Amino acid sequence: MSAEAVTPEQVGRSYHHGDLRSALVAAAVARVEEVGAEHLSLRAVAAEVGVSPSAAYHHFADKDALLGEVAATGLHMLVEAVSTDVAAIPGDTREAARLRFRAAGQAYVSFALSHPQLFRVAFSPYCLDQPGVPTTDDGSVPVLSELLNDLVSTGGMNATVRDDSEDVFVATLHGLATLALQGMIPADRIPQLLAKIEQLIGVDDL
Amino acid sequence: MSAEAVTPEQVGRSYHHGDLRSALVAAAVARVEEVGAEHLSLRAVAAEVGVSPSAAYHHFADKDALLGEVAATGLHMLVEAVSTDVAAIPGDTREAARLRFRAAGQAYVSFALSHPQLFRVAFSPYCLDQPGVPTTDDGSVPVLSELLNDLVSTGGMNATVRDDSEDVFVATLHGLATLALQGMIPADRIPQLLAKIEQLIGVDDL
DNA sequence: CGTCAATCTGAACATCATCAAGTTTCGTGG
DNA sequence: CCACGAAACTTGATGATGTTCAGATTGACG
Repeated sequence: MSAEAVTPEQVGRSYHHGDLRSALVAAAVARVEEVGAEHLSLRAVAAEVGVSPSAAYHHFADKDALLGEVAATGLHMLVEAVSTDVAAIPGDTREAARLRFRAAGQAYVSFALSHPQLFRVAFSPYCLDQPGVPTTDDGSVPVLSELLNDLVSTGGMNATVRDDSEDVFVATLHGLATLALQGMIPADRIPQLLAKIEQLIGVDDL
Repeated sequence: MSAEAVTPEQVGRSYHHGDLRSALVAAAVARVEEVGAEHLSLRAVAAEVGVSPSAAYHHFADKDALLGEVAATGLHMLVEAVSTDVAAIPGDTREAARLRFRAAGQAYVSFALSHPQLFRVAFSPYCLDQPGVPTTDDGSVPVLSELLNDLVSTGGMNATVRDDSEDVFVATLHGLATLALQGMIPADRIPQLLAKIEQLIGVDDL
C-alpha cells in the first residue's frame, strides 16, 4: 500500500532489515506462485529473505496472517492487471467502452491463467477477514463495477440492465476463470465465451 | 464409487480394519468440513479412525493424495445434491423443466454455502489429476449439462441457445457460489440473481 | 553519550509427514 | 488342518515445520 522508501539499493545487510514486512510478503508471493499456498513454508520464506524464522513473528501473528497478506496482494494485482488493460483503451465513444469491457474480461481470465496460485489464494479463506479487501459491505468487486458505469455513461449499455446485471457479470467472469483453471472449461473456448457473455448481458443491445 | 460391503456393522475392531481406505476418506471429509483443507492433519484423521498414522500410507501415496480423494468426494456430493433436488421435481412439462432449472441453481449455491470447506477443496488443486473427476476432455460439469438438455427437450429452451450458453451458465452459477462464499456477493441477493441468470440465458424466452 | 524500544537471533518445544523394519492377520494351497 | 506368503497395521525414528521466548543487536532520541 504505502510506499516506504527505505534504502532501496541495500537490502539484507545489517542486523535490522529495514522493511522486513514487505520483504517477507514479496518473498511469500513469489514462493506461493511457485509451489502454491498449501505448500508454503514460513521457514523457507524467512531463509529467502535472509532472516531467522522467528523474525517473521514480529510482523505477523502467524503463518496464516502472512498468507492473508499474500492473498490481499494477489487480489490487488488482479485489480491492477484489469485496470491497466482497461486504461490502455482511451476514448469516450461507445465503441471504446465496448472494447474496454471486452479487455476487462480478457484481463481477468488472463490473470487467473497466468498466475493460477496467486489467483487461487486471492479467493481463498486466507482473504477473509483481511483488511482492505472488498466484501459484501462494499458491494462486489469494485473495478468491474466501474466498467459497467463506463459502458452506461457512453451509451453502450442501458442503466437498468447494468443495475440488474452487475453481479451476474462479475460472477460469470469469475466462474469462467475458476473453471478454466480447474480444467473444466477448455482455455481455447474462453474468447468465444467472453463474447457470449457480452451478448447475454446486453452490451450494445438496448 | 464401487460400494464394497465389508462387514457393515463391525468397524474398527480387529487388527485389520476392513475398509480403512474409505474410513480414512470419510474421517478426512468430516475433518476438512470442520477445520478446512489447509489445517488437516494426517495424524488426527488416523487417530479419529483409531489407527496409526503410518497405516494411511498403505492406501495413499501421501497426504495430498488423501486430500485428492476428499476433493473428489466433495465434487460428487455436490453433483449428488444438485441431482437429488432436480429429481424431486418430476414431469415432462415446460414448467417442470423450468422449475428443475431453478432448483439446480439453488441447490448448487446452497451446497456451496452449507459445505464451504468441502466446496472449496472440490475446486482446489487437490482435485486436479484426480481420477474420475470431470475435466476439459469430458466437456464441463456433467450434471448441469443434462439440465439444459432437459429444458430443450421439453421446449423450455431453444437448442441453439443451449449450445452457446451451457458453459456460460455453469460458469455463472459457479462464480455466484464462489463469490458468495467469499463474502463478495450478499447471500440474500442470490435468489434474485439466479432469476436474473435464467432471464439472461434465455429460459422460456424463444 | 546513554537509554529505550524496536528488531532480530538462537535454542528450544510440540507437532507434523514420512519411512524402514518388525508384528499381526487373512487367505490359500498342500 | 496347517504352513506359508502377502497384505494390513504398528513401532520407532528422522527431519522439517510452526511457534515461543529469553537474550543479543541496533537505530533513534533525549
